[in-house]
Order: sequence, then C-alpha cells, then structure tokens
Amino acid sequence: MDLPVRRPFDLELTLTMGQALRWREGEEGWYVGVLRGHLIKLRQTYDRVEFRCNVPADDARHLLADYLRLDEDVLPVHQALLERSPDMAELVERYGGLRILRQEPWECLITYVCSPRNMVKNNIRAVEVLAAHYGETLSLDGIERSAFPTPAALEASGVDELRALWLGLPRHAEYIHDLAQEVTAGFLSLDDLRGMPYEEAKRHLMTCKGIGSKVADCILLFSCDKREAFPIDTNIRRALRAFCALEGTDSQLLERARDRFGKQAGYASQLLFHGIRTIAPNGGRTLR
DNA sequence: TCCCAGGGTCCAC
DNA sequence: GTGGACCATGGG
Repeated sequence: MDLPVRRPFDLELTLTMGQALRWREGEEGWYVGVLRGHLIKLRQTYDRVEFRCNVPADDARHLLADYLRLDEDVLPVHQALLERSPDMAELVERYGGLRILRQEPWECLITYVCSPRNMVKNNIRAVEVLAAHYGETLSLDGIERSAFPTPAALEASGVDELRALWLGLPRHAEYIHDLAQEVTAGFLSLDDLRGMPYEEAKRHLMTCKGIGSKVADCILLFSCDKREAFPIDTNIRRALRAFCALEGTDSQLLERARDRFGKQAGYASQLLFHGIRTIAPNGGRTLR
C-alpha cells in the first residue's frame, strides 16, 4: 500500500531531522513510528510513500495524508521564501525535500515541554519512557512499540511517579502533570489552538507553566498549522547569523525573522536548524 | 577546567 | 522589559 507524494519530498530527512522524535530506522529502508495510537512503517520510493499499518488501508491513508501534509505543495513555499530571502537558496536547494509534519498536539506539547535544558537524545528517551510506562502496547510485523499516553493516563500517574522516570529536570514532571490536569479538566483545549490566530494561540499557550516563547512556537508550528511560528534556540541564533547575517536579542531576532520570512518563517526555521547542524563546521559555533 | 546542549522561571532593577 | 543566576547531567 502506498501514497503518491509531490517531489521534492524527503521522507527520511523529514522524519529524522528532529521535529518528531518517535521515528526509528528499521530493516529494509522502513521507518517505524507511532502515530495517533497506531504503529506505522513508512518508506519512500521516488514519488511514492509505501506504508504498513494495523488499520484499514483507507484509514491509514487519511492518517498519513494529514500527518505528511500531502495536500500541500511545497514549491510555492520555496518560491515565496526565495523571493523574500535569496540567501536561503543553498538551503532550499539542498533540503527542499524537508517537510513540516502535522503532529498530534497533545504529544507535541509534552514532547517540547520536556525539551528545555535537555539534550535531544534525552528528550527522545523521555518521550519513549512516558509511552512505555503509560501508553498502550502496539505491535506490527513482530515490532512492539507503545502509543503516546493520553492526558488522563498521565494525570493518573501522579507527580512523584513521573519524577521517578528522570525525564530531564524534576520540574518537567510537574509541568507534565499540570498540563494533563488542565487538558482533562477542559481548561486547556488543544483543538481550539488550531483555530486561533498565531499571536492569540501563543499567548494562550504561554500562560501554562513550562511553556515559554520557544516551546510555544514549536507546538504551534509542528501541531497547530501556524506556519509563521519561528522557534528561536541556540541553533537558530547561529544559523541566522551564518546564513542571513541577522543578529540581536531573541525578541529582536523573532521580529526580524518574521518580518523577513513572513508566512514561511516556520519552514525557514527548519531549513536553518538542519542547515546549521549539517553544513556549517562545528555547528556554526565560533571557535575559541 | 571550561563550555554548552532545540529554555524557562524567578528575581532584581 | 531586561539581565542574571539557577536548574536531575554528560560530552567535547
């Protein structure tokens, strides 16, 4: 079973560059991950994405078309981006197949709440540990993984139990439990965020403990269709300096990046993020 | 030994 | 609103 994709489309880059943390390379070119409670295998052959999943083919098709944003054409995005910022040409040329996934908001929220002062490697581990402890066990072709836990499951776990999982910092456990409570109680509606304007959705998210500007932008870009979100971290700061000659404080950078990239800011952020980690020697870090 | 990881909170000022 | 210290550590 497979789906047609419009090139440029780089499945491997898209799944492994760091926006989603649950994809693992399997045998025979498959990438194995868990998507909305379903264990799924994906691999690309030129302009098609082959898939395997324990749900009816049509259901999987809808699930993947949404997740991979197959309804969107990336070429107009490239064009608009290059018109606004010609210095992005090299990144567009090299990594034009990179796409922004449409992740499940709850999982995305918890994933990025665990990210501050946490290495990516440990962030991946934190998400996997949460799934293993509180998520439903799934199997496909002899592979076992766990679904990402529901808000109710994480709320029921209790803060002390979450803290014992060493997710990063102790306060990450507190943030997770608080968020689980807010979502189950209906005080925080992640579905509503998608319908709000960017600024309003960001303000709303940032009222939650543990969610600052960067984490909010990650959630909005990766799961709430806010293409103008521009998460600023150390990599992006270096990349803006290296590729676009932009410098300043974080708030200045955010304003300048959004002014320059407009609606393509989120897409630009991922090209910059991947670019500085692969092209620039030493990750663009100034040698001392 | 120092710096730094996909930051955020809390506190002065 | 801004700048600094602090925070479950581990690798270069």
